[in-house]
Amino acid sequence: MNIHALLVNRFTEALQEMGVENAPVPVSRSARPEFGEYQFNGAMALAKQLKQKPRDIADKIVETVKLDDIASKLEVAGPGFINVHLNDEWLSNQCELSLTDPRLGIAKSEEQNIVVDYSSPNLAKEMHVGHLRTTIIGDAVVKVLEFLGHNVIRQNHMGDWGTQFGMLLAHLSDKLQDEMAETALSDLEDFYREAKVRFDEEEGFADRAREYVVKLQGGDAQCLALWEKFIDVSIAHSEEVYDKLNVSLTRKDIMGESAYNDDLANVISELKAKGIAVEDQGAQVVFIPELADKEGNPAVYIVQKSGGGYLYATTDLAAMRYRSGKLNADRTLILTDARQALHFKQTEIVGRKAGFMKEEQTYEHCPFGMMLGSDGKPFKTRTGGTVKLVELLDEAVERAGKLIAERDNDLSEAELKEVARKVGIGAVKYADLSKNRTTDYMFNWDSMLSFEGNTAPYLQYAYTRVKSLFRKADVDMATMSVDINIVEKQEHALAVLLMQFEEVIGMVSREATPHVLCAYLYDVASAFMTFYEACPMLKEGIEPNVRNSRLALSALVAKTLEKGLTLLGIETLEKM
RNA sequence: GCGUGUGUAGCUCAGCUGGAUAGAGUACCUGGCUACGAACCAGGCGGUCGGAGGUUCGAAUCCUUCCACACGCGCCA
Repeated sequence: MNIHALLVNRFTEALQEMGVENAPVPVSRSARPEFGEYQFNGAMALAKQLKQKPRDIADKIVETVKLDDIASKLEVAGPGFINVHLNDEWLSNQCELSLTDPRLGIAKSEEQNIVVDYSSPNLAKEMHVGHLRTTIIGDAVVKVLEFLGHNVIRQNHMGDWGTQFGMLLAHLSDKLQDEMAETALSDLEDFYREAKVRFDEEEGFADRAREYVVKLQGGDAQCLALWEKFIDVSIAHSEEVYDKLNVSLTRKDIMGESAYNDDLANVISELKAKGIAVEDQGAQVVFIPELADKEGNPAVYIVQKSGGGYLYATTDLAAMRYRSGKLNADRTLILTDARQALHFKQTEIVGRKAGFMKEEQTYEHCPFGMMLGSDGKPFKTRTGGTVKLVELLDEAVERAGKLIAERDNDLSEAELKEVARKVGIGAVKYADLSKNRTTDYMFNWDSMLSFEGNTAPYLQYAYTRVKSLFRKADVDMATMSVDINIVEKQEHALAVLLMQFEEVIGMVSREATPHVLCAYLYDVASAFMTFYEACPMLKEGIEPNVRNSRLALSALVAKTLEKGLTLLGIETLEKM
């Protein structure tokens, strides 16, 4: 159920009936309970156009609009707000419908092909905390889009190609004399550092590294075999992280930079043939007048280096063409850090000019800020290195384990371990998912590993409380009575929230902003806690029909939390 | 220099197409566990929404300008 959309329709019809066409229909949520749940604020804006007092217009709209079935009261307030108070009986019915629907009353969208490019780690190095955002947010967006019925194509645009691999392969080649690849590459960070030191200091090594680059790009078999070995081990590292994170990316989603290698020459020749790319200072560049500075100097976008080498601009153009052509993507979402904003803007302009995308296909860069330390500078450990993602996750699980051990519970050893894992990982993911600033953001161990307040464990806890209720009442959620009768104000507030799930899901899918879903689930859990305190179910003296109604409402809470958390990639538990 | 983004409570962050008294968490203070699970609940304290103008019936939100910070701007990705 999408209450907002329903209200917009009803008010639009009312305005048409009054002879008002093409006016905006501003329906929004009310800020305060005494103003109802929704409000229509269009009367003030119409005052000038209709040459009437806003309150008179509002009165007329209230007379005209047909909301008897869903609103218990409509009132005109202030300068001409129309407050809509939702009807308890209608809410009760809607909750019952959601409860009996596997999709919780959320309609599917018209199916689209949507490419989501996310995670995309650099395979030369190990994944660190900076990769958390794109990986986790991307995965949540993917799951939401799939839930809405879209055909989502995950694209892990891994950094598996480029000049740095020359250095790494030269080093690997030496190490393989007396070690297995897995051993040599057990710590990618160390390996990279060793190679870099040799590159900077060892005589002749830099030249060998450059030779390897040329051989690799030329398709030398021996060199490719070495590269494949490196990539293989490196991908295994990434998969370990994905596995810990409960991220849905698999090997078949990998479409690394190397995959476009054979197409780069075609991209350049096509750009040249169309007169889009021209030679300048020995390089192939595209001048972009749309992004000119004040003096009229166009922006410059280099697609081929003066030595003939290709750049990431070339690769991204090839990727764009592949996605819009071969994958037939209606939308392409790219989740990277905000520093690449200009690059993707330019890529879109150039790509569209070259006809690599159709007019109606979208190219949406979804940027994130950088992770900063508490000093406001790029995040580093005390020793100056980056924090490996694996280490952060292990720490979170360990802290959760300690906390659980301090509590009274009847969990077995195996269950404890499982709870610690779900809670620890959930907390880290939620800490990142719940923020969606395009700006830089602070990394803080304590808030990331906190289990209190607005955190994943709070949501998981609310879920276990419902489950506990059902265990104690010995009621099966699948076969229970779904007769809901909303009476108390806490029930009303909770029901309204539960009916807003579809609105929230819609926003997440449009804007790629899972933090909206986080905030929503927190509101649901919080409203449930309030309801739980005020409306007892299993205590003595509760009428059976009241008990059943409240249990049914609780069941819808559990299902909503479970679905929402699953979409966020956070696991639920029966006990904790 | 030009461009992009940001500036909201002590701290970390929400605030959807402009709407009524700007909200959460945390920290701090007061209460509440022989329990439908205290990873919780009820309440309190805390903000010239960076500054100044402007548009509007109405601005944290739109426009102008200034300040501060971050990032980007021809051969790294």
